[in-house]
Amino acid sequence: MRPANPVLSPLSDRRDRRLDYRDSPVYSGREIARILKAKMNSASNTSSELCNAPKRPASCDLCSVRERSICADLGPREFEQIEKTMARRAVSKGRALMVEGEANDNLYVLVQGSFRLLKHLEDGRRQITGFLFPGDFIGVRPTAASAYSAEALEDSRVCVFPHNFLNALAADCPGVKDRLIARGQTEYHKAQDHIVLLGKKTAEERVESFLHLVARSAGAVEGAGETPLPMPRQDIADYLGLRLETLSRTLTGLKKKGAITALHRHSVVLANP
Amino acid sequence: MRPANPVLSPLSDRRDRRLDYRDSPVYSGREIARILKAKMNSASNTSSELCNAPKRPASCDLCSVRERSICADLGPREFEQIEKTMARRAVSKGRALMVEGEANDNLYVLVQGSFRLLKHLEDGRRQITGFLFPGDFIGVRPTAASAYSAEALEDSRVCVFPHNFLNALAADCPGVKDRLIARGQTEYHKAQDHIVLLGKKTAEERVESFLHLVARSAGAVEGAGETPLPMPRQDIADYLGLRLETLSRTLTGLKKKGAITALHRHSVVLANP
DNA sequence: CTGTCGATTTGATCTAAATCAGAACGGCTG
DNA sequence: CAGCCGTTCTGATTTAGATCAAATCGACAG
Repeated sequence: MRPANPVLSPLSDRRDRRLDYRDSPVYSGREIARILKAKMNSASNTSSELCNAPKRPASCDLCSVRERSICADLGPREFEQIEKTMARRAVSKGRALMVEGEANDNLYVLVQGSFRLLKHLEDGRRQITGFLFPGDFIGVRPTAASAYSAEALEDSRVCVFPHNFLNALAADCPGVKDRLIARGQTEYHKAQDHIVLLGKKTAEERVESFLHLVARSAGAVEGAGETPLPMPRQDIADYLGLRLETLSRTLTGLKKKGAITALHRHSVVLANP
Repeated sequence: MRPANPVLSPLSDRRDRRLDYRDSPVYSGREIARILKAKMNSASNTSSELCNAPKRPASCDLCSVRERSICADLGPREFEQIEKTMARRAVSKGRALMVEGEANDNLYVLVQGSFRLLKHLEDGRRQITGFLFPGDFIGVRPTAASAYSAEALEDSRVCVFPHNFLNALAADCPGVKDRLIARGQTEYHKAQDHIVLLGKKTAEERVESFLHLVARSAGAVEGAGETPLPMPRQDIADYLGLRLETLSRTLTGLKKKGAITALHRHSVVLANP
């Protein structure tokens, strides 16, 4: 069942992933914090530095995830502060917002798109520990060495909140911290469900649980019965603790059984959603 | 690998577990909160009601887990409040402090002993999602339906903090909430390590990881190289996603290999701790 | 000290999923 | 639209761990 001689991921794989992050302008928490600070000091400034800064939306009023975010708890005064200092950032497919072992000082709220969370074993085996969809948080706590990486599955957008800013905000608005506690618990509960899945369920049960989970998390946005699958099969397999081939076989099995109505590379239609 | 026809736990099992909790004076969060409230109102009162209330230690000064608990963040004034209203509670072996699906309004801090956290699938399969040792928290958030159960592995002692009391405290002392956030993250990270263990490790790797985890969590207290194993083998197997027989074989295998120096029912000595 | 009963270990066999190998698909480029 | 390459699917075989069965161990009552 488990590999006797675990296969190392080819070196090229690891180097590529690394480059992907190193060359990217995306992962720059400290940078963002610095720019935001400058922004806070000199209100509506348009220096060249700010031109390179992440775009700030004219208003959060239309934000699709506002009521699921920390923003939901803020009074009008705090919200004004947020609107002035908050920044949106685009993260293109494959880029990392957070890398295992590196520092992170920001809270990100996923506004659009999706991410995978993953951890590596020393020998290169990788485990996906979760998928994120709009409304989910990344980096609930500042840390000197993140326990996992967060990588975009598709071109995505996040809101950036430096933690020192959130701390200042929390003084006036205690609801912010309650929301962070609550979110932490939600993540913990999801992780526990994942543990039950990996510890006790059969391959078929795992795949069905996964599909329904995605349908609930991501499908809520979609109208029709079609559930998006932004991640490749290998990621699903690494989430479910299965081999690619087993996942594929199980998916076709479910289709034959009728539990899956339609199966495409980046979407499924479930019979009983 | 997974059971084709998952074995149902015999009805008696489930009823017994149930009774264990129903008949017990232990699980009574609301009760405790009510008594504590009365206590807060009429300072040093010795009514018959209070005689049945959990014992309050003369002082927390000697508490072995004080610096790991929420108490660590409190100023002298807040700490005085805590000392007046806080309660210790004994939980005897096998009793539940929290039951999957039931409400919980208290934060418990484990002072002495150990607990298992577990979740059930509808058909009776159970998964242990974690073990708790002195200094660990139970019930970081109040909830109407707990996601898991917490059961004592041996006669244990906890401190009880009703959440409404903690909220009041947090107004003066913001560190309390930070500590809850931090603790939530710690639990989440442990859960992620558990996910990697279940998703990617072989039986032998799982057992070794588990033993070292316990050595770090519980063994810190112990002097010698002997690591306590307060839980039965079945619980370890249910934590590791293995069958009892596989766990047993793997343990004897590790002993033959020399990774385990001595193996008893309720303790091990590791070769390289 | 002996009998009992649950917990643990050991042995023999089976199987779900892993592994190895290759074919089919789909998106993209020239 | 032909060719290429990475992704996904299918088939054949192997194996780690599950399952079934039975022997020890060890704590405790009498």
